[in-house]
Amino acid sequence: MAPLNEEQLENIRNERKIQIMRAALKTFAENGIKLTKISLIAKEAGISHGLVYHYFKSKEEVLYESLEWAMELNETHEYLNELSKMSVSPLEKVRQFTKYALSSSKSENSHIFRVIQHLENTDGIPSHILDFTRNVGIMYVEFFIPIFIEGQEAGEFIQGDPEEIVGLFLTIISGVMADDPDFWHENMDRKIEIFMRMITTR
Amino acid sequence: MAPLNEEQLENIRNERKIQIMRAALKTFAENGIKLTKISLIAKEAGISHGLVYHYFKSKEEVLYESLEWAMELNETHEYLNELSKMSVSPLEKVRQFTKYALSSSKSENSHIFRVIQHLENTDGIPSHILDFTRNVGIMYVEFFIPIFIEGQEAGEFIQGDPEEIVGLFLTIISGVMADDPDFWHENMDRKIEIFMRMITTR
Amino acid sequence: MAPLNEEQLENIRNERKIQIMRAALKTFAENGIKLTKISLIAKEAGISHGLVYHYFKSKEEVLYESLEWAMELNETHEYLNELSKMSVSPLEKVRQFTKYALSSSKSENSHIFRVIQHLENTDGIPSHILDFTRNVGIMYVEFFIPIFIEGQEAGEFIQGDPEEIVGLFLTIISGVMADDPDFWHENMDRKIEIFMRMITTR
Amino acid sequence: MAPLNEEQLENIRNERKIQIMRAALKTFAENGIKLTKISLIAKEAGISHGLVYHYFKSKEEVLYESLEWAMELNETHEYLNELSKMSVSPLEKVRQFTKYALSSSKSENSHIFRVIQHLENTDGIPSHILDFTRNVGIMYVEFFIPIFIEGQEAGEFIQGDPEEIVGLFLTIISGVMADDPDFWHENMDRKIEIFMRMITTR
DNA sequence: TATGAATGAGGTTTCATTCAT
DNA sequence: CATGAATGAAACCTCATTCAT
Repeated sequence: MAPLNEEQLENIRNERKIQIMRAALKTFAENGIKLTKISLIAKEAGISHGLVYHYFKSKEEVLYESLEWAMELNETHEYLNELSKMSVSPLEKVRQFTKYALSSSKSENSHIFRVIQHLENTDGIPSHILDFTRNVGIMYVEFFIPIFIEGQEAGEFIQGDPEEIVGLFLTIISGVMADDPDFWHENMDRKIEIFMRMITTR
Repeated sequence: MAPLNEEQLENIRNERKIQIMRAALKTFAENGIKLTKISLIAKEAGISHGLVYHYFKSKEEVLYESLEWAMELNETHEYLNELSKMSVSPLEKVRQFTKYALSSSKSENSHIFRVIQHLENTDGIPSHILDFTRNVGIMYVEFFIPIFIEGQEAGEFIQGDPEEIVGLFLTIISGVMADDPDFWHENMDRKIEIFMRMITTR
Repeated sequence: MAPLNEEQLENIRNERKIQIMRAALKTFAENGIKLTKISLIAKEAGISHGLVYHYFKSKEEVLYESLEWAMELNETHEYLNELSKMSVSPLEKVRQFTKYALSSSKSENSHIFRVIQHLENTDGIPSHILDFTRNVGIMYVEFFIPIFIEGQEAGEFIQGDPEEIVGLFLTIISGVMADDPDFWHENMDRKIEIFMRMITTR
Repeated sequence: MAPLNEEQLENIRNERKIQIMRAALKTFAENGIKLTKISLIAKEAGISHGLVYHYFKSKEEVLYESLEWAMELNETHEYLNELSKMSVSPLEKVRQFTKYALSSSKSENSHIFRVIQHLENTDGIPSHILDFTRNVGIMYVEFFIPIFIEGQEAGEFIQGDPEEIVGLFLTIISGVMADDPDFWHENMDRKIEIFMRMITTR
């Protein structure tokens, strides 16, 4: 029988890699970097541990590629894009984002945030990975700074160094996302309203 | 030399246990449950790793006894006691507590919080321990509820279900404590002021 | 297209086997038995690793069949044949052979010697293979004995039991071949002259 | 009961390390670097594999320290020392050394030479180890150069670049040592006499 | 016939736990 | 009570071998 053609192989390969990366992100998010065993990732992906090494050189590479992949496809990017185009007030934009972040905090989408959170508390992570994730954080900060400035000018947000305020706000959100995700599902709107008071005037 | 009497031996034994538990809490707090090695605890305590097993049956038992011990003597209790007796406004009490919590987040005192945080993200913790730690949380909530009610009556705090608001506030604090402790040391007062806006009226 | 007939298929099959065996010998020679990975042989042969298992049952079988094949067609046989027919002195014959052996020690031709060398230092090789390779050694000894006797009669070679002297000479040559092959390329003629002094009269 | 005192511990530690290094050298010599499994070393030393890691950080460190240790205590050093002080002819010195080298080729003493031989044919050996072993080789060459020069002046040895001749001689000896050690035990004196002819005049 | 995806045994290394002293 | 030597289970990773296509 003829071997599979290049396209079919490419499909299998991609599917498998994604299958593994999805499982990896989930497992890294739940267990932290060091505690995630390759065997767990493999079990989560429904494959043998050996196959993980067919597609990735090492656990480290699984982590790194999974992060890259998740960043690329992370809906949050799209979401930020849409958000920046919406014709609503800066206040509303931030409120929407907060809701989005906290409501997704149990979904696949949030795994990457939790993994990044873990990364920062873990020793011995290669610097190229740390650089990568730090850039992600910086990207968020830079996305929100103009929105905050606009909000300050409109009198919606408190005064002060926008970078500092945005940093504080995102730090707290990410700290909270890593925490118990169920907490936020009950009465979410009310909770978010309280949360937002930190940065809103009025 | 006369042999030590029963009581003296018991004292020495207790001293040692405390020495180990103190070291254990610190190490568990910094590294998480699974990543904490007995040898690290022993080194932190300045003893041999073998000795740990004279006083505790297993790593798990070190963890549980350390938690129990820390809860019993946690200064935070004392601090809460003092706080409740202070003749300052509810707002000021909460501000003080917030500052205390965040500024201690690198001190011995905060270890227990971080360990509890770790516990909740770790599988296979026996339920009696989890119950135990959950009670800690409930205790805090119950401590602050009357203070919040008082503050609401004085018009200092926002209106709403006090239990819910206190829960939200403490959840965010604990999420934030598990995060990078250094973040809070810079400009702490300003950051706390922003943080407090969540619950204060204007 | 008409299907290939039985003979053509057999030819293709043989071509492939030879292609694999040639690659295997080289790889075994360079890396030793246990350290040679099937994937390396496959890469050297320019095929997929899976295909190796169509032609051979196991890595072991690749080794054995490769050895047998190489022995059958080893150019050295031809070379020895030519050598025996040359009308030069025994001394010159041995010198030529020595040069041939050492200069080929990086060529395909020498792979089999190096593999045999490896075999002798490897545990768990089935005895029929070991017998087989030992016979190779004996064959060489027997080839050279008459030449040495002739040389001794001509006063070119030192006196003594020819079998012992030939054994010694070949042992040293084979020990030396397994060593760094580059060493011999520099100043080869001078080195060989020194080497030959062992057995020549002055 | 009181713990062992420092001296007793030191004794145990040293004994164990030596026990492991002795086993390691033997195993490395017999199987090569890559093929030597820690479990084999442990079995040869009669201990558990875990204990090897109590005394050495890694397989690599076992190798390196074993080599260092073997070099330090290698009788060959002493032997060379004695040799240099003997009042015999250079020819006799070299003959003695040859005999010593070949007769020890199955003893513990020779393991180090075989290990070094393996090292040179193995990829991925850290350069500090290679440097170390190369220095060993250079040391031997430098030891023998003056003896050869003296021998040349006395007309005992063949003329030519002493460094080259010594290099050739030692290369052949080491190649031969790595080979079948039993071969040399029979009729050793006669074989050595033939071997020596390479470099002697007369 | 040919490919490479998939598996799992086996090797290295770490570390909780036991135990002789 | 105290030490650290010793063990072995379990994690990472490699690679011979099988198998669907």
